[in-house]
Amino acid sequence: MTLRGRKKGEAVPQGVVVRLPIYFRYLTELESAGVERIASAQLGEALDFTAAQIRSDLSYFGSFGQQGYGYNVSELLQQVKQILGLQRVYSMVLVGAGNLGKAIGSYEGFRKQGFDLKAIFDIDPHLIGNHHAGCVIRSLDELPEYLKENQTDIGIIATPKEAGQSVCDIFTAGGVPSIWNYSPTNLTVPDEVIVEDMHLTDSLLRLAFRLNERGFGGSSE
Amino acid sequence: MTLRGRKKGEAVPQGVVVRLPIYFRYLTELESAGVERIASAQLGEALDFTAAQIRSDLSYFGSFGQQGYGYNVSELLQQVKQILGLQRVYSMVLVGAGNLGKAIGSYEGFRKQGFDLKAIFDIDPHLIGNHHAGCVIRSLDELPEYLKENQTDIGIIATPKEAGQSVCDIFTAGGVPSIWNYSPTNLTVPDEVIVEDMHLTDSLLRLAFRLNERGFGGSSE
DNA sequence: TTGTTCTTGTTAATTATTCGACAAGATGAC
DNA sequence: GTCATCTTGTCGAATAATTAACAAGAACAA
Repeated sequence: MTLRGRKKGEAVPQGVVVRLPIYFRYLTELESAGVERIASAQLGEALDFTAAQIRSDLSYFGSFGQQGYGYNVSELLQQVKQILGLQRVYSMVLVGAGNLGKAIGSYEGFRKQGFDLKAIFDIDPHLIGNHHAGCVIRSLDELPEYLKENQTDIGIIATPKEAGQSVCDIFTAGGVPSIWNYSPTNLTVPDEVIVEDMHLTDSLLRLAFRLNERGFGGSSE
Repeated sequence: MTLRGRKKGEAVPQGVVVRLPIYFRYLTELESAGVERIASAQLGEALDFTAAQIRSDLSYFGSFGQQGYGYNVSELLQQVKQILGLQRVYSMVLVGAGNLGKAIGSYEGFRKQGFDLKAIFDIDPHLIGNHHAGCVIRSLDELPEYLKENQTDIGIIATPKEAGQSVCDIFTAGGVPSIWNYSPTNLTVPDEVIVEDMHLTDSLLRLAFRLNERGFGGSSE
């Protein structure tokens, strides 16, 4: 898994990490559409980035193109998958079987990329025992024991904000290396644990801000 | 709605837009907890930013603190609300009443901030007529007509990727100034339309990338 | 072949963002 | 009232990210 290219060893800028999944998504579409080759200029046009940025981003990981030709779509897609770590399978555990938790659990988008939801936990006695997304919903009390017995790559938190930190603590105590957090709170974790936040409300507030920034009228309260 | 402060007129950096909702969320927690004052150093400690960054961010919009004292929590929260545009009420329309759409529709987090879900549309005849989140689910065919009669601030797209662009087109044709997009596709919109993407899979791929970047072992396929 | 057109990967310049430092001014103890 | 302590808002330095430009080399047409 050594990374090639001139920038070997350098840290990958945040922006590159954000753009990689976008490249992945678009390349997947291109491949499905039967497109064989693409140049950075075309990619940039489609995704609204500069061609230089795309070439620069990819150069962190290697040289995947060819002068005078561009990139072979399938080959580049393969490389991007490799870069993102999609040659692996990831085991996931979900805590919180409310509306949001259920939606995440039954989302098809990542299951086919090798992200396997292995178990669901909740604290609500009414939900425990129900089936969802091919899993039985278990009591949160059983989570520490479960984590001892089952290697887990990603812990998903889809609880109200009050429970977010305590669930997170159970995950980190159980050795789960990464957290996908939908609970609207800032989690405190040991340095080595990776947290990826999905704060729905934050996203909506950014939208509201930009709406107002552009002098949008809107309805007054 | 004139913005004060030394940087008046300058564009607000992307990072500031990302951090504002985080400030909002934390200040709300502080106020609920009865905390009266806070210094940028403490805020930075709690949110893992530098104190200078927080002061710099706020300075884009005005001077809200006091030397030797810090910030009054309630007052600063009020200002941040104003900056984000939360003195307004926003009308929203949701397209897509699948698992994810339902979860978004019934999410309490933004309803209380003045984001009002007014109507839900779907294309599936089995769903049309059902009630959800206080709305009847209507046929997507009725959306253009609805938008003519009802001023709408935010269009929410929670459809599969195939339908994303066409729903987006209906929104923009209907004069909706902003889109909150959950469909896993890159939308093409006129310049003046604001798009805020929430791509669940992209987020998960960023997590996978960082997991691999740190030389995480994981399960091989 | 040969020459023209393309397009990459990389460098250097530009632009943007973050951060440390500090003067100015408020607070609060005595 | 006086002084030591805090803490802001801002400036300039340092760091980071983006972009334009171009040499090198492949593709393709004639």
